[in-house]
Amino acid sequence: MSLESFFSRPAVAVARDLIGALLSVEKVGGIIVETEAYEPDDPASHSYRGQTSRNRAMFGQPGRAYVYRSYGMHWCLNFVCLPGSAVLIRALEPTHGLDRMAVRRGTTQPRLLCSGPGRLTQALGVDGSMDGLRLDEPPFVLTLASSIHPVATGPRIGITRAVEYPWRFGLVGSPYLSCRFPDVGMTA
DNA sequence: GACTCGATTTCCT
DNA sequence: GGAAATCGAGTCG
Repeated sequence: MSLESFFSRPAVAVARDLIGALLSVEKVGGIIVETEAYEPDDPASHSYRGQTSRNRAMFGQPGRAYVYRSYGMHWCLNFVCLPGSAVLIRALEPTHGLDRMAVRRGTTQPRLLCSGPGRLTQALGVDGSMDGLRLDEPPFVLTLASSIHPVATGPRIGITRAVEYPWRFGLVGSPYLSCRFPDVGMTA
């Protein structure tokens, strides 16, 4: 399956299927263990009120990066799906370039390298210059999971609207999640 | 133009 | 558990 067709689906489906995929930026990265979906008709989504200069990439081609600044200090990395929808990458299990991550993050504790959207972008060196770039070309390498993983679902983190949508997905049992999932909503 | 507030992290008490 | 740090897009006037 091409990346374009993989991402030409609703963000909720893509977010679930991304769990277990390998993501790296300039050879630094790991296994995706936590994602969140944002849809066009979703009050918590940047695309909810239509296209703007910031969220322009969300309305572009599927399979591209959408990178934006959060709280004036962090970058957040998303993968664009159907127009106006995207998947926020919230946590990785670090597998490649741990030394470079440690320098960027200022810690060697594996759990603190990529567990959280802001930590992950800092560890991988993702910034606004990568907004709109293809995920199947340098500096990105994305290898989709070859097998099905047990995935937990739950409410998204850190938002104020549509808090009830269970659009957060995580690899069951991973110690690298940004925070625990409720014990409900778990599926195989 | 000015103001508000966030898809967060860290450090302090 | 709580607040600071930090800034630009979005909103309103």
